[in-house]
Formats: sequence, structure tokens, C-alpha cells
Amino acid sequence: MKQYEHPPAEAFRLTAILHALSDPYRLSIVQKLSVLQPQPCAPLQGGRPKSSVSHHFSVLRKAGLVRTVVVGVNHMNSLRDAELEARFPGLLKTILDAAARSEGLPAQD
Amino acid sequence: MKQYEHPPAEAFRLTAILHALSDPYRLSIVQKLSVLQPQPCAPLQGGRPKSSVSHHFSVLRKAGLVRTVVVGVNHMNSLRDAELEARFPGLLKTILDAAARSEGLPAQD
DNA sequence: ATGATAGTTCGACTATTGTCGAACTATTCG
DNA sequence: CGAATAGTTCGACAATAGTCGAACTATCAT
Repeated sequence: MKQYEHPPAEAFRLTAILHALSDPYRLSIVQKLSVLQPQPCAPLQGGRPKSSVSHHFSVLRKAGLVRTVVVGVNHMNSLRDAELEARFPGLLKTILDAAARSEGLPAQD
Repeated sequence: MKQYEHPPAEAFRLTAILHALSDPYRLSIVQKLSVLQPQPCAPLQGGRPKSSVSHHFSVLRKAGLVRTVVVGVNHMNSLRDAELEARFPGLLKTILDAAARSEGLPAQD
């Protein structure tokens, strides 16, 4: 059962994390994973072709945000939240809170 | 005295903020401003040509991170920290803490 | 006015990123 | 085994972003 490479927590680079989360689609993946974990890629596709989805998951993995484990035919994704919290305390939660807040008011004053 | 356009706080987009901070040079500008505010562009140049510096300040302004006020011959930059805090509580501080932490350990274990 | 200083704008170029179809790999099921 | 499913990799292309010199603008000092 072939698995993925994930950078060790010491190798996380803040700028890579911020870049990974600066894409709206990737941010939405992380938001959804924060609600339900783990999930395979399929329910997170959002209408995109598989090759695009795969690319975005690769960016998330390389930044250290997501861990992907092959379980049978599915690739189960989860957030590396504990490691992230240890390395950059409060970062993920604060960004997710900000993201939630952004969504509340996209249309009104 | 000609001044700059700055987006209102309601127009801040999280992804634009994350993107702005995902560039190491721009992140370093924000870090330096967080220590000493306001500052003109010159001391923050970091060896880059003026046109590049100007470009990066423009990105920071458009994201809502920096406010630039023309004072005589200098363009004084400061963080829009209060507005940012109101819109995205804890975000700037958490990222700056993470950035400070990143710098502590670029070489050791 | 002239010159000096601080920074912007423009335009060209390069590099990085995102998109997507097609072919490929791994696993399960029949 | 062969077919189906889930996702990756490759390669081409488009779009976005960063870099930098040169010309420009605004302000201050003389």
C-alpha cells in the first residue's frame, strides 16, 4: 500500500502555509476538513477536474497542512492540526475563524 | 498633498491578506512595521530596487495590511492593525508570532 | 526656478501558479 | 483475470505574480 511523503513539522514554512491557504479553493478544503475529518478527495472536488483537485491537495500536503493516508481505494485526508498547533500556535484556528467570518458577510454592507 | 487609496475594512479579503503575507519580503516588512511604526519605505528596502519595493507596498496596501500617508517627502507606512483586529481578530498577531517563531529555528535541530 | 530626495508608474521580461485532458497506478470487486 | 473506482502524473497552455530599469511626480530646500 503506497503512501505519501509528508514534510516533518520542523520543516513547515510559514510562507508556504500562508500561500497554500491564500487560494480560495484550498482554503475551502481546509475548512471542510476542519468540520469533518478525515475525508477522501471526492466529496471535496467542488466541480473541478480530478487533476486540479490532485494538484491542490499536493500543495496542501507539501505545506504540511494536510496528511493523506491511503486506505483501500480511498485517499483519506486530515488536517495536521496538532503538529501545526505545536509549531505555530493558534495559527490554523485563527485563520479558520477569519475564514468563517469572511463568509458571513460577502453580500451585505 | 496627494494621498493613497486604501480599501475600507469591510472590503478586506482573507485570501488577499494571506497572499500578501505569503511573500517573505512582504512578511518581513510587516514584521518590521510591527516593531516600529510608522516608517517610510527607504529603511525597509532590503537591497531591492525602488520599483520592486513600491510594488510590494502596493500589494500590502491593496490587501489592507498597510496604510501609507504622504508626509512631506516621505511616505509613512503603518499597519492597519486596529482595523485588521476588528475584522479578523487575532490574525495579524498570530501570524507575526508564527513568523517570529520561524526565525528562531532556521538552522538548528 | 533648479536640484535633490522619496517613491510611483510603465513596460518588458521571467518565473511561478493554476487548469485540464489524457494516460497511468493502485486497490477492490466480480 | 478484467472491470470499476479513486486519485496521480504528465505535458501543454493560460493567467498571475515578481523583478527591474527608465521615465515620471510630488515635495522640500536653496
